[in-house]
Amino acid sequence: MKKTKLTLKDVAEQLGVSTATISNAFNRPDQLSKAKREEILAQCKKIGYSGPNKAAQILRKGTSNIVALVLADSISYMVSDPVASTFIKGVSSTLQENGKHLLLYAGDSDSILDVVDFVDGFICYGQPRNSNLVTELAVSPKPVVTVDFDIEDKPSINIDNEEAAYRVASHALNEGDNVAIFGLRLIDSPSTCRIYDSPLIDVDHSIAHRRLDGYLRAAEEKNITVSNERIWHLPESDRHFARQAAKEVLTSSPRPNVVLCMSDIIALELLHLALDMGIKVPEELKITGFDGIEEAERARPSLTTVCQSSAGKGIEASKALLNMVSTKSTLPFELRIGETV
Amino acid sequence: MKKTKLTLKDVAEQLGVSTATISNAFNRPDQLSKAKREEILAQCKKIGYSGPNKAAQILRKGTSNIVALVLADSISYMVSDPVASTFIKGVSSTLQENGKHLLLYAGDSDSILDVVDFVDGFICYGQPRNSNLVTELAVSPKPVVTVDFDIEDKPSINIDNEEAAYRVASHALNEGDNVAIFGLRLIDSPSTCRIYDSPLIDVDHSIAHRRLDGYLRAAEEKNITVSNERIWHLPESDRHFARQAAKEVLTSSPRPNVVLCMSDIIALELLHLALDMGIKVPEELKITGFDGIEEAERARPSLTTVCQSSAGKGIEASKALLNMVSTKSTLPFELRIGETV
DNA sequence: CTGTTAGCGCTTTCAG
DNA sequence: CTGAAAGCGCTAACAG
Repeated sequence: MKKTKLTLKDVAEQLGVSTATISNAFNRPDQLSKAKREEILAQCKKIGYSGPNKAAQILRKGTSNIVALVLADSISYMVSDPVASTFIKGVSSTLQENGKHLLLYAGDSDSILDVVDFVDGFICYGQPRNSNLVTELAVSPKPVVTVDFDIEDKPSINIDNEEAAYRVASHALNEGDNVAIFGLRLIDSPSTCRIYDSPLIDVDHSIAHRRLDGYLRAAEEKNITVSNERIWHLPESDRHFARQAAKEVLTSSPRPNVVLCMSDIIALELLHLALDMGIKVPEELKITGFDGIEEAERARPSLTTVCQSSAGKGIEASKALLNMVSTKSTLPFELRIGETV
Repeated sequence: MKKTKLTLKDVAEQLGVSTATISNAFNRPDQLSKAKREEILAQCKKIGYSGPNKAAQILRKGTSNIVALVLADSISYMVSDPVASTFIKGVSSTLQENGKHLLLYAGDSDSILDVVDFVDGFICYGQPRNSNLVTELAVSPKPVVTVDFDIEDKPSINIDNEEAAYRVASHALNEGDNVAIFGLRLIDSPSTCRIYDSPLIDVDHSIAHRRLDGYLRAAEEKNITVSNERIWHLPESDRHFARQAAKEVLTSSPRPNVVLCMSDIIALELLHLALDMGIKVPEELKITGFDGIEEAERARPSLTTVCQSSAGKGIEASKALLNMVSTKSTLPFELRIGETV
């Protein structure tokens, strides 16, 4: 049983060399002979010194190998969302390959100030619920990469949401259709509701509004108008919110024959409720999703949706951060034609 | 634009007080007058000093407010598993409430040595795939709480797996039944297979073997014997592995009329395949699960299973770590009778 | 209530 | 290739 934790200095004394030598043995192999290095490492192992203290290294070097992943919402919510968790997968595998650690950071936290001093950088997935974080990230001295939204001058990973929404809607819509839209975070409300004339939020920046633009452009081309009382706002991509909206839309009269949904989760919930009510899909009701999750493919009828690679986004975001890339990049998407249209 | 990052010392000089005063203003409100404190804080805000550098605090205080959650497997895998992600939810919400940060750590990493110096403690969820981590955690100077497995002398959170398995099996089994078991990590194999006479792993410690004991005790009471060729090993609770096992068991002859599954995910996959094959559940095939995930309740027929609160485990584990509790605790479980038995 | 000071454990010039 | 020494930025005694 060792009395107290060994320090580099102790070890240097015991081995009769200078502290620099020990430090170099661990951190800069080129600074000393291979033989000496190996001997030192062996000695250290024997006496139970496992290398320089990381906390001290963080202070001294100014790097920690820790990357903070800032989520849009609370960790609780994001971790069980299939799209977000696939993104996290992409990030975590890339970070792990590069010897970085992953710190999960909630988007509803007050501030990033309590980690900014020791993390090596931030990946920010979606606009954080607390907009203060955006302000802080914008002026952070540490590298920042955003995903699915932008901060001026910071690198970002996106898809072309307007175009993707346009494409899936174009595929779904025919002249004369009666269209409803299930949107995400379009207005500032914690519950499911139609947007009517509520003030829209983040119109210029949010992906939800880009998608809405795409839907409406497609509709316009088919001479379809979609009034605001046909547009639902859901605060999150969550089955419970979706269920409410689904009930409302399916019991509304006249009932729409197309519902364009901004996520697969909410599209699937609508699909299930419709089937339970005996509504024929796609004959009486066409549904489109967004994201391309596995469950959408397995559903019967399978969902027509926009596939984006969430894992790919995670990988690209991590690489961008690690390589200090500083450009905004747009990833491809793909239409997946299913049976719901 | 500030030239360079302000330090506490700079600030002390600028405000004409000592460094200790600044430090106390941020960390120990009781050490100076309220008025002075507020004034200092206001001044700091004005000149753009947001508080003591965290990296330096970590070194100096020896605490970081970072808790490492060591997962059994790779982060990628765990994050999309509903049971694990519910656990993570419980942990993350509790940590967040207590101002702690969550570092996700993969159970297939080489070592915890690269974080042990700066994290405040470890929560270890399931036996890490790399057993070296267990050894390291066992001698870690930092607090450790284990969940769903034990390390001698360290606090832990568990349920009584043997009893839970016994109870659900007892409910399912009738004399004369032909029983198969879908187990998890029973032997050392990366693929789905029957265990036959392969050497079992971690017989004394793994929850899988505790559950197996419970199943077999229930079977014995009904005069049923379950031979090793009726016991499948799945390397993970994953639908793809389950699908293979399900195919094997449903095409085996004579086909079992009861399958006891060690997780809901694999039970549900079996259920779906059986229904696709036109096998009547529960008339021709009874199925039990384990965990009590939401999807098991929604399935038709709904799954008979053991409910355990994964979120609850996460909360308890976090509390145990934060309060330095040092006892092993056993959480309750509940039988949920569904329609598959 | 305030100021001085000795480190926390390490890395990295810079001379030798 | 090695050793001495100056901090990284802060906190907690301790003395005033």
